[in-house]
Amino acid sequence: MISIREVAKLAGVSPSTVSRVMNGTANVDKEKKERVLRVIEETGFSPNQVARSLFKKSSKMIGVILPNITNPFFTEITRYIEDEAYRLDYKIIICYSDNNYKKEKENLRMLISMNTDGIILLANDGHIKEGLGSYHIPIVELDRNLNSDKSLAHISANHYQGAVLATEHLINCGCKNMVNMKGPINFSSARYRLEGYMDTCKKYNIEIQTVDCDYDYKTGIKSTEELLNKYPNVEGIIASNDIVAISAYKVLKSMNKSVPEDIMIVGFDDIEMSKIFTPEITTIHQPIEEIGRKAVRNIANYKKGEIVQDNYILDVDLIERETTIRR
Amino acid sequence: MISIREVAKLAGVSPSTVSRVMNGTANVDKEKKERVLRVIEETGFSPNQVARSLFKKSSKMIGVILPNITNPFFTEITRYIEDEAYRLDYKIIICYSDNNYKKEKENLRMLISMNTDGIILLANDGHIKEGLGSYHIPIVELDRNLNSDKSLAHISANHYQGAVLATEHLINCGCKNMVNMKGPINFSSARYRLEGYMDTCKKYNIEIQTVDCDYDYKTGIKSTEELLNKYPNVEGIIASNDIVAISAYKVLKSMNKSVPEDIMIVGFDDIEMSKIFTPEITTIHQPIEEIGRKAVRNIANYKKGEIVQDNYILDVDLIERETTIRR
DNA sequence: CTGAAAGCGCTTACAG
DNA sequence: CTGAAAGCGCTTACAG
Repeated sequence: MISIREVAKLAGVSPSTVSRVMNGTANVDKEKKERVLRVIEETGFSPNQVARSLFKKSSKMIGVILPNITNPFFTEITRYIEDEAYRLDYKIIICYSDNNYKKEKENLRMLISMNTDGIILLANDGHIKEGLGSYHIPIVELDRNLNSDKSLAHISANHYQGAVLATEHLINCGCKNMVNMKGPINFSSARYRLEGYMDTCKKYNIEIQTVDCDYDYKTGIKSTEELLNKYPNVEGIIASNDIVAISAYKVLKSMNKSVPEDIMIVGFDDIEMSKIFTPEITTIHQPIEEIGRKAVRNIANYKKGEIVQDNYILDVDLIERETTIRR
Repeated sequence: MISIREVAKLAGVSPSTVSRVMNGTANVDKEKKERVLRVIEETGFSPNQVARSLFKKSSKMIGVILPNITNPFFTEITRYIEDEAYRLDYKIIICYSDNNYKKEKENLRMLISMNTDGIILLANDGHIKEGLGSYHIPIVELDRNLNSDKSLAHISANHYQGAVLATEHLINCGCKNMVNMKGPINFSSARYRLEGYMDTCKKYNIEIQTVDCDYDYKTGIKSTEELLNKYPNVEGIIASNDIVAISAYKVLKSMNKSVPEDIMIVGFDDIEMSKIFTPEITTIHQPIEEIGRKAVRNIANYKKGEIVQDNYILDVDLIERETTIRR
């Protein structure tokens, strides 16, 4: 690989001058500038980012730590993170933690030693919080709130409000007997949603009925079966997310229950699949695009020296589709 | 951030010794070694990967260039790429090209200047091929074949065979009137599938009927509508992939056509959604996991100095589910 | 406007 | 076994 030194030699200038031409950091004699530009063009020279990064202590990379890649919600967020990063001239480097605290920490460490300019972290619970303080790198918590005052910002949808909307919607659809499929209680998103559900039940004097679940398809199947056993007269299901809503539908269909006629289902997230699926899933829309873009912009703005807001709770909406019906 | 020099000072040794302890590159006096280890433990020191990478000319990172993140096929491959990379102690850095040649080239250049140890490339057509030669970094072409002799290896499923299986399956199901939804002809995967379809039609003396399509949901909807206009008596549809199969189903359903009774559909890829969808999609299974893992292993093995095979065409299988029926 | 020098934080011959 | 030195390829004060 050709280096700046060779470009300098070919153009008859010093490496400093080549650097200045590339980065526009100082005025350079017009003729020399053109010579340098020509040599760069001819040789296809591309400056070594590693060397640059070592000096600048900035790599123009943003690290993203995701629980897993199986959940489309994360994939969709990642898409917007990448897009915004690209626009702001950052690369992203993605790690998966498998919801595993040790791997989370390992990834965090690795990303820091890579001089990333910031880290977008979707972590599970408080464990990792303690470690955060020792790093002076901007960390944005996404979706799941660690309540760490060491991080730059926290961005998530209003999970509580979403659960309230979902519950009230089922009430408006005439459901009396409803069951909430809980997400893992060590995820803040799940905790807030549960609260929203319970508060709404209390407000409307409806019995609180729950079943433990997770955010994936397989668990969704198992939990739905359990749910039907435990609450055979259920009229409405609040699924922990869209994937689980889909698994609930599958189980109901295999038992010849009609959706929404016999039993209604509300999902959460509004992933793309929820409107592609048949029937289309009624769900709570999270502003996925905004969450992803904001995370990147927050880091970029911070790097530019701007003061950034540190807590965003974004509004969600109810999207009525085919798994519920007002009557 | 603490550096190796400070660790050395605290442990009362030279930076060289600290380096040797960390990397196990030479024997170190037992007592000194313990002192160093203790200091590392206490300070939480983590060596700067950028500096390391600058010297070693290896970053322990593998670049992945994907056309987009919307297509679950790519997401699922990425999942296995990441997993295998993690096992072999590599990080992955993901870029999206939006099927855009300029962005592909830009990403390629960037990844190279980051000292990545290898690049996994899903590129569209031959444009980028020419550029490949000037880099002495292992590049593995995935899924889409560029026919470049400059790349380390090419790995893909047997698209031709897949199309043959799909076509013969529809024939076995009693379809006479079938239509093939073509993928973009500048993707090698689409070309091979078209060939397989056409050869099979010729072999069984069936009329070749096609309609242009792409690999995404929206185009799938449009193409299906066009298809039904052009071939109103169609009995079987070979969709360009599973997502398009799903859109075809949506269109048929909205027109009150029954699947598989009135019209059958075969997809391609066997993404996870194809068995979650209702009805479950009959499709051609690509060995997604094997493709992803092999790509990473190829690069890792090459880095270890092993000779790697340069061309893998992996077998595919027909997975019969609910969108076709033998009668 | 421009070049020589120093340094970013590591690693590895080299010499002892 | 171990330290001092040189170097990976850049960038930026510094001096002119």
